[in-house]
Amino acid sequence: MTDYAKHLNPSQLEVVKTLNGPVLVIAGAGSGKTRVIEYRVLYLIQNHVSPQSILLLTFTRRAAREMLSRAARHDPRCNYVQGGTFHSFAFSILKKHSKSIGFDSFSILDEDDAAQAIQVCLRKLTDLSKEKRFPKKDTLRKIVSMSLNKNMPIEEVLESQYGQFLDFAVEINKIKDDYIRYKLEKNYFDYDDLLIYLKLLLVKNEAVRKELSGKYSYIMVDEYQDTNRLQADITCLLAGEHKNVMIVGDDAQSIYGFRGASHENILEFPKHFPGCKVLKLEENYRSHQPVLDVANAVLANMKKKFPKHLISAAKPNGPKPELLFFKDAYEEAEWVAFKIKEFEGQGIDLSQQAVLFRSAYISIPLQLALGKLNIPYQVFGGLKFYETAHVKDLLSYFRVLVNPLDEISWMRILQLLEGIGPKTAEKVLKLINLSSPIKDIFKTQDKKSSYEKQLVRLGRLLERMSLAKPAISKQFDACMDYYYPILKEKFEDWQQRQEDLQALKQIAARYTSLSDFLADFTIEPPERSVAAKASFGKLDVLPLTISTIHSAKGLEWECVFLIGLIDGVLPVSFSLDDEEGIEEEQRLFYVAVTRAKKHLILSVHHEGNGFGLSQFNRISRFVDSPNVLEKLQQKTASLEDQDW
DNA sequence: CCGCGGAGTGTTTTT
DNA sequence: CACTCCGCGG
Repeated sequence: MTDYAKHLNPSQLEVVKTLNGPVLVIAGAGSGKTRVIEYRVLYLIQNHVSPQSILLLTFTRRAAREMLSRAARHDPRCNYVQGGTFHSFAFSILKKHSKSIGFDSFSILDEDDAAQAIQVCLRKLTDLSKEKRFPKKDTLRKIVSMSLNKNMPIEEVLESQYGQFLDFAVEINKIKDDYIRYKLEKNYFDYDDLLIYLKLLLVKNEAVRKELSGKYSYIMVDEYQDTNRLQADITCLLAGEHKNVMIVGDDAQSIYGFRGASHENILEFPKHFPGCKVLKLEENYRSHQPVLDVANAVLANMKKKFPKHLISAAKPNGPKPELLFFKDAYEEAEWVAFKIKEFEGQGIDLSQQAVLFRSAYISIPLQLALGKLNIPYQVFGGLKFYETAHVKDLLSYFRVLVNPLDEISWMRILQLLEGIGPKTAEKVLKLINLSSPIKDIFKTQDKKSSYEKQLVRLGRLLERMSLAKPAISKQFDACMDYYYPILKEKFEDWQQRQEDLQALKQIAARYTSLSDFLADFTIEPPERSVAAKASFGKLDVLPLTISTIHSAKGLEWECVFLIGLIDGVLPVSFSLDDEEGIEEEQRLFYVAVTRAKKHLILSVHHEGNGFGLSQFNRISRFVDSPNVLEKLQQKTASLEDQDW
């Protein structure tokens, strides 16, 4: 039996040993939350709870895996604990019970597919093309999604976030209805639907709910401040029978409001579960006190919060965090790259350093500078691998193979052909017989049409792919042969993209089921963006991390650089007209600061690297406040000071 | 009806 | 600046 008291402080120990009944843990940044979950899983198992009956829901699959693999070091049974994101959990349940919600099968739409589907609905609305300021498909998608996620009428969503579109409430409502109908017709689920249908299943189907509640008799949810209403409802439904549910969160780190997350979920949890035990973890094990002084100063400036004050458990001293000013983004980037080298020279591995920023584009000069100095790095956040056009193109061939009714994928691959645009693609789609075997799909085509030959080739490809079943890598090769000329024609940088597709093949080859591969790729996509694989060839050196603040959540490094601290970047300019929005940006800043263990370096550049006229940047309002500034050592570094 | 080129626009974070 | 959308020529 593990000696828990040796590894945990008294409040952590109490959390670990409280097994039954509802528990709410308010865990400050760096307070050993991961460790607590790790040991609680272990404790449950050592107290004869079967690992299969423990459900660990976290924000990313990476987080779940990390906790479980840590716990498994003490006891290999921990590997059998069930876990993942709400979305992946929902998918696995719905797959099993699709019949009882009225579907034989379904395909999953990612954000881009969903916007595409909205586009289809949008086109059906006449007279709109003339309207000047009607929202675009991506905006519509966001409005509709928020309305469903927060269970708010369209009008209310428009009022709170999109005032300029209030006049179109009627049309947007119609699009929302059309979109819902369209998805039903095509057996499409978008991200929201996974949660919506899971909730529906749990509400409507008593038997399934009891079965699941019986199966998962201990439930833990991490990062609860970032769950939305639906996820909170699902948690309550799952735990309703036994009430053995522990949620962990930190209201100060709620940064997903734009996705419908509400930190009020934390506050409301005790209402759903009366008698809920509330425990706090306040001691910080991560950072040296000077870093926490900055974090506390930021906390003090927040209006809405649980009162909190971070105190370093064992590291009272450390270097004072720095604030640096640069002329422009390039100087900033070069100085940071240089400083990283210097830290490395002092024995701090690259893997113990990170550069964080509000938005992905901020990192472009940095990536150039890192390249110059030959510093290997991996990128988190920003444009995803799976969102790039070439990846989506290639996957579409697989998608129609798995689900011949997948209209959105058909439209995509048809429009890749010369002379076929949206209209013709639609026409072709109407003609082909989707229920017939693949090789006959194009039999009924008009032989005289100019693109007929191309359609025959496409048909032959799909036939070859289906013959190669189930060898996914063979199918992939066939597909690649076909797509290669299109790739070359369509993209300037086709070589880079071809490498991506090779990487994609490696991922695909690990699967035995094509539909599992496709579903996983949409629900739990590979985290690393394309740039991450920037081949430095040095696999022996663990790379530096550069990441959006959002993607850095839950992680920690010895040295953290926080670049581009400009008012308008953080807080981002379009959050400024809304108090809630600014507060969320401030929490984001707090999250960023609390990632650092020892060295924290904040920086600003003055000259806008934006488009148009270069403007004079003002320092972020979150930094530019007396109580924060006094915790920072200000420097005006310039490259001339450095020894090149 | 496709596809190209020019104009205009909005610019973020993630499952 | 990068992407989307619109209008025009083929």
